[in-house]
Amino acid sequence: MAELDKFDYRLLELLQENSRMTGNELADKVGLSSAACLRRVQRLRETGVIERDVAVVSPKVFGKRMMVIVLLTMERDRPDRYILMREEFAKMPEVVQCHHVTGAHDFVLRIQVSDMEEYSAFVERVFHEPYIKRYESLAVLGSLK
Amino acid sequence: MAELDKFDYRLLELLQENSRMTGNELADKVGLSSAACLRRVQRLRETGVIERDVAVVSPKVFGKRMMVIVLLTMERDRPDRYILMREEFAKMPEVVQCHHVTGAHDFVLRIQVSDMEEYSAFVERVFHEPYIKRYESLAVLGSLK
DNA sequence: AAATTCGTGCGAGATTTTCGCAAAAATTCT
DNA sequence: AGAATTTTTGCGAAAATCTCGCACGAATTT
Repeated sequence: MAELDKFDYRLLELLQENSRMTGNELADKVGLSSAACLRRVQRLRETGVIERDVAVVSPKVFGKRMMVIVLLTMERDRPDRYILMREEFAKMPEVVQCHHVTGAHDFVLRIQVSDMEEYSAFVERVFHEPYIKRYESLAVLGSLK
Repeated sequence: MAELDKFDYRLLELLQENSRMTGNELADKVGLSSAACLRRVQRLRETGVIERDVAVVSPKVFGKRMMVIVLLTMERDRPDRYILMREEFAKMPEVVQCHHVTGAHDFVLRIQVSDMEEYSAFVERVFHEPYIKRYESLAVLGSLK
């Protein structure tokens, strides 16, 4: 993708907030015609600046009321496990997010479950492995953004 | 919202993956008519099951190449600071996500910046406050989901 | 078993997006 | 600088998509 100008940035800003905005709505806020806005958005999608569009589903209504952040530390002698780990996490529906990090821990996971029972089962199943040295669970009380 | 049936769950699953799917595409995958799908989706939005729709913008192209997770510990004697804190975090563009948690730390932040310099400036500006006891920065090497 | 409620498919009408075109604006070349 | 080229714009028509009223069928209530 070439360069993004101020119009593109404004469009991205708006669509990050609400991706269902119509061409006319965008036109109003951006100061271009509807067609011009939509053409630009189309291009942003094609070139991968906009990777995808997703619906944000309320965790509550979805029955997943509990969110936990886990700091994971692996045994230092099994670096091969990292890639396998990531792939497995990607498949687990409980794992909403997974970051591989530097520092005192190796992974930061965001876990979404229905209740404590489900979380216990998850921990039992996933974290009680020989190559996992230690994990720290932080229950989320509230979130922004 | 009353109860969600298997059609609703399937629709949510699909729209979480790609919220730009058309009525016909949904109809194919779900096994209802286009109109029925769109009516259901409309209802899911109205009742708040679908909270919002957002465009996912590539952090790379957006120039924010660096992601850091911060574990924040506040001084125990300033519980009033928590609400203020959250409100301030909500306004900062660098703060992509903010969770208030229990355990050894109080907040888990996900920070998105261009480079180390910008991160340093952010840390300096935000974390060097008397009511912040300690912070731990985890640079993100890679992420899933 | 009739009445009510609820969700469906169909199809018309409304809205939104896409696309071709000519003109304007920006960029490159001489 | 000024001509030539490329890019992007706005307009408007055509295509695609969504919304909504309607009649019907299934499930639930009375």
